[in-house]
Amino acid sequence: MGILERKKREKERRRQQIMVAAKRVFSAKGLNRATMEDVAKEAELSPGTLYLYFKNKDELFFSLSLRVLQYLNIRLEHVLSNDKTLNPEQKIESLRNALYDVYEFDPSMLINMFHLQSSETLRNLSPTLMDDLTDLSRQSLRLIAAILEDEIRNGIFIDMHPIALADIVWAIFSGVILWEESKTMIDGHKDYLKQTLEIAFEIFGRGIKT
Amino acid sequence: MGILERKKREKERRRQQIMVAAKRVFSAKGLNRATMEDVAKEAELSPGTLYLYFKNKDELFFSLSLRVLQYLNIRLEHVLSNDKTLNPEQKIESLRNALYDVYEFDPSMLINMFHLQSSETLRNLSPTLMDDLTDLSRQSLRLIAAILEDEIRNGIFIDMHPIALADIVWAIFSGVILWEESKTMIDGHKDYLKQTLEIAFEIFGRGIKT
Amino acid sequence: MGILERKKREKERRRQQIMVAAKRVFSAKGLNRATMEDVAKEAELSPGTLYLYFKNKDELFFSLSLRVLQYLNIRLEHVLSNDKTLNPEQKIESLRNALYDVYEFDPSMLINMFHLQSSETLRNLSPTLMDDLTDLSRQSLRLIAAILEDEIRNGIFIDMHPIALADIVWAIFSGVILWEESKTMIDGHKDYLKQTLEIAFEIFGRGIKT
Amino acid sequence: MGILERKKREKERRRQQIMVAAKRVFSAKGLNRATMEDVAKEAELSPGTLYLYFKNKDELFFSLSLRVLQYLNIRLEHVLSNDKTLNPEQKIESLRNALYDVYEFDPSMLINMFHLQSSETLRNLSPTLMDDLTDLSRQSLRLIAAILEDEIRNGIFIDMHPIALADIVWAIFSGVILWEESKTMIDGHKDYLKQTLEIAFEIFGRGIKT
DNA sequence: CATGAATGAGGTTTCATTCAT
DNA sequence: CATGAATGAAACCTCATTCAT
Repeated sequence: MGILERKKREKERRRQQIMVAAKRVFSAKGLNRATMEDVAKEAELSPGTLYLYFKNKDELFFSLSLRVLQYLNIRLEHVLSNDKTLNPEQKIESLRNALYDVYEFDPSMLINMFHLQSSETLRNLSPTLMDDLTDLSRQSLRLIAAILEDEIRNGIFIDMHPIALADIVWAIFSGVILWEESKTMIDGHKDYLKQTLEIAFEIFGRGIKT
Repeated sequence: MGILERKKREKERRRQQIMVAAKRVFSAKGLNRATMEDVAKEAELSPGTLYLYFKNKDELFFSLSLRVLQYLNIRLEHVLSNDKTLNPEQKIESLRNALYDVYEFDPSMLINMFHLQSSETLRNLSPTLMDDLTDLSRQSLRLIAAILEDEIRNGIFIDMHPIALADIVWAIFSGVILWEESKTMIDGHKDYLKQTLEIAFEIFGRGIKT
Repeated sequence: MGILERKKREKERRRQQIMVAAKRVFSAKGLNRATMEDVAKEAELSPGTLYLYFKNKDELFFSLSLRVLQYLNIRLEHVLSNDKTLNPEQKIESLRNALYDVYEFDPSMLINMFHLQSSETLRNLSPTLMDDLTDLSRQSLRLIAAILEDEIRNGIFIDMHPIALADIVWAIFSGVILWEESKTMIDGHKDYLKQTLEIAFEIFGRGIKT
Repeated sequence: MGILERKKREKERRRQQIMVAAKRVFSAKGLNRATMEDVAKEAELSPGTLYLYFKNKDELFFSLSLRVLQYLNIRLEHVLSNDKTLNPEQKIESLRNALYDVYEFDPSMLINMFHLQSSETLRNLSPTLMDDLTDLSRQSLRLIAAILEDEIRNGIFIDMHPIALADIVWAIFSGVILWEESKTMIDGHKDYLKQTLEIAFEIFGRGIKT
């Protein structure tokens, strides 16, 4: 019935409300210093309620990473679908814009994704979430590879396996972002990312055979 | 006389002993999950002893980052001093090797340095340590810039301010490393960094005008 | 409505429950030897709960002093309101009874109030509590002074500023109590305070001109 | 031999050196906040050395109280020996001066003596020190009583057992001091003790029959 | 479903005391 | 005798999580 449907949607809406609050709090304080009560207050809910929607703190935290990855993949799919009509330079341009949007979507979460390090942290995650994270990560690599596949095959790029090239793109992207963030913390001035990112892709673009 | 000297050296040795243990523990568990007792056990010391050498947990942690930055700068200085005799390709090669050594020196700390994010964390640090971190970070950028300066001036590289170029080098470097690490966590297999790093520099090398 | 009101009252009741337990524990062991766990056990609560109602140990401790001062002031106000109808001897009598009741209300806290010494201790207190303590202390002096004011003005007492006289009364009072307590500790027998206090006031009463 | 004698004197001198340092530190920080290392630093000795002269922290602390009591008794004995030649008013005056000197000798220790409260604290003291404290306390009472004995016997004072009267004197004295101290802490201005003390004795003096 | 008071395990940190040198 | 590095027990306090309402 529509009634079950509505309940499900209501529940999803509440999940989103919590995640929006969590994003703000985690961005401001980091995973450790932020408490569940902080998140609850930001969401104008009680601590107990958070646990109706997320198994535990880690699960809430990594659900945010999931969201970023989902957004990343949506944007990459969009690039891919417009792909056929573009020349190599336009593809690079298109890819850069997509990645830049992802950064804007949630700058801090991209950094926080690297907290995913220790396997001990992951013991708290439900297998479902764990699998989702793994799948989405792989998919994003595959999508970048697919975008660049034709150029590789046609020898327009330097000779390289598509997945390896996708790694490089992602590495430059995340590297730029992370370096940017860390500098920000030290120097106190932000937001020349765009310029830096463009230079990075300028370099990357040099990989194109002429 | 020698007696004061020896004491100082003894004290420094103990500091190193603790840092070695801390490095192992923090690498394995991350800043949060690792406890001071873990570190103490690893160092075969009592918890209280740690506090004779480090003001608190954060100070111990970031002293490790300091070490990495110090090593980075030593390696970069070395590259710079050999600089004059090398051609552009050799400089890039030399720079890559230096950065690669730094990564091998302490892979996890490079990642953990990005925890430097939230200013709340930094309130626990002594001004001395804080200043050292800031200074060393800046110095590393200046060194990379100096290494590349001649090439820029001579128009061998694409036209770019040395510091901006140094940013890019560092971004690629840290990005590759970080991405590598996060993948590791997900896929469970490590250590093809070398190859990835080489490809990154391959791309970077394309910035050289022919 | 009543629901908010009841919650507030419930919360206040819990605060009182904790303070009653704390009073017992602090009286028996003193501020230092008593641990928060002792207090928690006495209150049949968990340690964490104490911190929902009191910011830290010092704040809990001095909240007890606050209570004594509040009671002191209530009793003094009562003396003052009955004041007009009494002759000088009756006022002294009335004052003595009031102070004696305060002592019985919480003998140990009167002693512990003198721990208020070091300004280092006070750094842990919230400004609110700090201000309350200061205000109540001043008010108690002012009340005693008000009680004796008429007699001073009419030259029945020796010539002295009311506040200075109030100081003396309070000094005798606390002196008797403190001396009593310290002897108790040494000799192991208590409770001849009443007699001693009466003698003190006997002496004090001699200040009355005939 | 003189050699043993000299060693003993040397040892006593070192004890004094530690106590002087301890007095300063305990006065500034109170028994709890002051650490043995603080005392050691003030005495320009190492922590370990303190334990060669004092069994533990409590023993060091209460040795200071002992010193005050010893000084008190010396002064009281002096008053007593000059006693015969004085009239009642002069005795009061003499007593006041003695007590005032004791306060000046070590104001903070008089307050800290009231920490002697909890019997748990005393478990750490050696029986020797414990006995000394008890004896000296009693002796000081007996001395005050002796000073006033003649007047009592001759009916010059109000009719009262000498020891009870001594209690009162001591109570007023310590009360004035303690009250003074606590006000000091709150208001931040000290040193009108002398005036207050004089007024207290003025009142006390009224106990004298004319 | 939502609450939020209560829990209590566990973390960081302190510091009196010891003991090898 | 003197040292002072090391100890480790124990304190304070936090906060993820639960559960009765």
